[in-house]
Amino acid sequence: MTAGLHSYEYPRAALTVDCVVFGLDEKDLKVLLIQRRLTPFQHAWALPGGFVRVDETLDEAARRELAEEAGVTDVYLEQLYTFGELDRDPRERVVTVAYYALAKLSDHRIRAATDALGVGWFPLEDLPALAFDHVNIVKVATERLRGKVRYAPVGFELLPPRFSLTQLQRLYEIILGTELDKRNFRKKILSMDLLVETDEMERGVRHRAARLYRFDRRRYDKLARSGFSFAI
Amino acid sequence: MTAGLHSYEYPRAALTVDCVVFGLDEKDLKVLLIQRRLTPFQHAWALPGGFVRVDETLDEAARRELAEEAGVTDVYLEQLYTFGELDRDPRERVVTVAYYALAKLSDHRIRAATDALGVGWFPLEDLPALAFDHVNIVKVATERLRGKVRYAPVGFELLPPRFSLTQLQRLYEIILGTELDKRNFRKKILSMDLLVETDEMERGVRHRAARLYRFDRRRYDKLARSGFSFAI
DNA sequence: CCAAAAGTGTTCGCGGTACACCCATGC
DNA sequence: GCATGGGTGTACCGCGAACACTTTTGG
Repeated sequence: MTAGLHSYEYPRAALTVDCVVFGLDEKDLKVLLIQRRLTPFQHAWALPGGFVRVDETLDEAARRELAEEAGVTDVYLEQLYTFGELDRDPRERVVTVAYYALAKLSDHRIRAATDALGVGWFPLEDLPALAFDHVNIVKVATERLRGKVRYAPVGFELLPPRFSLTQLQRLYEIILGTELDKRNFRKKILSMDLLVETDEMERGVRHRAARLYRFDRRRYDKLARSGFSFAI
Repeated sequence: MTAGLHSYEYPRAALTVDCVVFGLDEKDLKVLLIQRRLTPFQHAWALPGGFVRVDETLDEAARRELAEEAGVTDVYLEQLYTFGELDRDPRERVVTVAYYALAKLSDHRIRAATDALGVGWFPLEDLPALAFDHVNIVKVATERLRGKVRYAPVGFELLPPRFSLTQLQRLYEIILGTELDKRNFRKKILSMDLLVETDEMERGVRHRAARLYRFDRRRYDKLARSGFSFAI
């Protein structure tokens, strides 16, 4: 390490952010990884992330790294947990503030941006070896997502703006790892009065086309303020 | 700031921990505060906390500060959120990892330790002006506690090891800010099979003495592993 | 004996769950 | 016309909510 220009009375940990970006396709939940070009863990897959600059907030750092390293913008982003084990980084003491994000794989900009070499989507159940303590971060993020999706309307962040009820049901089945009853699911979700029927239909399927719905955030906000709480 | 011995290539934020310690008495939920002896915010009340040393984990730093500044040990402690706004500290960039803790006010060691001048318990609803962004941290901690207490058996951390059902009910009423029905509450909590009746009775009250119960953590762990989930 | 809180059961309604068939469409 | 998933209703059961009186104890 080179002697630098910035000196402090006591030694300081380096501060980074790392992001677990989830995406959903027809079959499973995926996580966005980047391939490291530098040591340590050169060529290993890792979560997108990097050092927090002294003039940006943590959220800003997370969004900046997502954009710079993976071309991901406009996603749902939430702070997850801060990991401060002593030996998480072999070089020196590094504390990382982890975030998780929900991206719409249907968003063509994201698809395009993450088609780069060294950026990839991996099924959660079949991840490559990860650098640092990133497996652990992914594990914590997954638990959080599973909890959150049941009690808050965040699942929609993984779907296109207009989606069928079957897509939504599959989302819950994939994330929660359980099967749900079609009739009961539809009854419940529609009775919450958060979805509005559009006049669009699914296209390009070789069976009866499903009606598409959209999530009405204004309605949700209003209901939430008057004590309603979302639950699947 | 003196020029120090520790130099880095890029400027680094300072890293601190801050703890919101909750305690419960007969009437309300209290928060432990300490009075600052140094600038900035000299003499103002603040959350116990301080700088994270480069050779200790975040949890260790939180427990060390609790012990050093407030004499608080052996409490339930959980990481809350990391606050990284640019101007939270007027001196320089400081990122703080906030924790919340649940202390038994019935624990005489804690009572004794926090009887010191410059350490005090304040009702959550009537806090003095706080240093830095500590009001905000307390607000986030309170929301978390309210959420957590409903879905996890953490309320017991605020009560003495043996407690009456009425004490437990009051705990929920105070934290959640709602009234609960006595018969329904008792039915529900006892049906979970997490409390065991002791042969002790409440003492020194001028009415019929209540039976004391204790929380059986082993039983809870066993149930939790087989899919049971606590809920009030 | 009086004040104060402990302790105890039942009824009702809603919401969750289980369950099977016809319909529309593309090929 | 057939394969594929879309879309729909009902009956039952269990749990949460509402609700009032008797018992015990100390002073």
